[in-house]
Amino acid sequence: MRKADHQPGEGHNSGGFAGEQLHAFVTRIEQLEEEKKSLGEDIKEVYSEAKGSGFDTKILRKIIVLRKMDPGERAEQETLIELYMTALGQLSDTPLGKAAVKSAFA
Amino acid sequence: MRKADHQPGEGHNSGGFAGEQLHAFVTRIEQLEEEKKSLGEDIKEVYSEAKGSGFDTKILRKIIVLRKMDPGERAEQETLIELYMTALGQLSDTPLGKAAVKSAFA
Amino acid sequence: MRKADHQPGEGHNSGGFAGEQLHAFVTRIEQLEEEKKSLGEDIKEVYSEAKGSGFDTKILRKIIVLRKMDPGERAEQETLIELYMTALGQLSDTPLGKAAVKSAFA
Amino acid sequence: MRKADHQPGEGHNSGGFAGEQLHAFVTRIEQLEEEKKSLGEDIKEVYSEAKGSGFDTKILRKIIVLRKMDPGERAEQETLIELYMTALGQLSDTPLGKAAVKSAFA
DNA sequence: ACTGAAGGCTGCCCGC
DNA sequence: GCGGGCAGCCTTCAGT
Repeated sequence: MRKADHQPGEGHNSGGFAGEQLHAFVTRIEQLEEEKKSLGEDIKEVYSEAKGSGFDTKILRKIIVLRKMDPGERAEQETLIELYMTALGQLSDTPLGKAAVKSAFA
Repeated sequence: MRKADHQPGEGHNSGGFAGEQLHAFVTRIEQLEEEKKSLGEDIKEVYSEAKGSGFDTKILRKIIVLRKMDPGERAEQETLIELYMTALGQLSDTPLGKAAVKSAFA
Repeated sequence: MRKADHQPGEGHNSGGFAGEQLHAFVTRIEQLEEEKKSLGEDIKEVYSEAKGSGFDTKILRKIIVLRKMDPGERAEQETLIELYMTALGQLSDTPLGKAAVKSAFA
Repeated sequence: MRKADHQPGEGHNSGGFAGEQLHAFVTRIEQLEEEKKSLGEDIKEVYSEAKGSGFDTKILRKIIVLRKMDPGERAEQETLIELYMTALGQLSDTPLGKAAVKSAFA
């Protein structure tokens, strides 16, 4: 099948097959977005509930963030180290190079 | 049971109950956030698919936004844009846009 | 392997010279980035000022975007939007927008 | 002087004073954006120059990032610690509470 | 030309 | 109701 046959920019039967496809995509997206929004509301609700149980939602949010971040942060540390190594590797092969690196970072 | 006994902000000698509650809330939230994230990825996927079918995702996104917008709200925005444009002495694009569309379908 | 030539790409056994060069480049870049950032803040400030004068910054931003856009490019976008909207069976907003503008000036 | 006299939403002499103000804002913004863009190009140019001198621009970019981040990262560490303290402070007043906290983070 | 990543910007949610 | 803080989106840029 030739690609041009159903390309929106080239097909000429507007409202035809491309229209059906488009509608399907739009519908799916809107459906998914609605579900996503709904989940967002559920989350809000849980926070609200937690608040009703006496928890400070602000702290709660921080806990969520922390639990999410900690592993990533460790990875980032490693990345940083690796980056340093790589950057230094460019210049640090000789004593003079080392000095140059040192001054570059001063 | 008195509420104060296990309220984080107030009670104190309560035992691990607050911890259990907290853990439950955290778990529920994390679960919901994960689902939400997953939906976000699904949406991206649909856009990608649409792109593969020859649709312009940028336009597609605009379509979604337009359909989502309250008509009155949208009219108001456009009015303001036209107003500002007029104040700047640049007559709005709309007539040209219309003409372009018209010619596209002629 | 000879890595002793510490010039990153070609190597010239020059000593700390690469370091000096590197430092110069880094400095220039950082300087430029700082200025750039500063300009970004200035821009924000102008928007803020405009807001203080009663302008709707959201609209203002759109105005800037519109003025920046190549007219042809812009017409094309609008055409596509209309096209997609038509394919979806929803006639575009443009006529309504126009009517709204008209009444605003009547 | 009443503020309403020159509010875009209420003033009615389009093309009048509000128009002048608007034009001034737009002009300033566009000017600043242009300068900003120009700086962006300068930066690119420096990278290009560095590349011509044999430096690996990828590494160079990393160096810039690192120099920018290191201080911030320290600050972030402190923020994290502080967050933990705060979160723990909510529950850690008693031995049992400590246990609860522990399980919450497990 | 497309994909993936980084930074900037926008909209949303909160507290004041 | 407003402004600040934060998450998500969009845009830009290097790499393939």
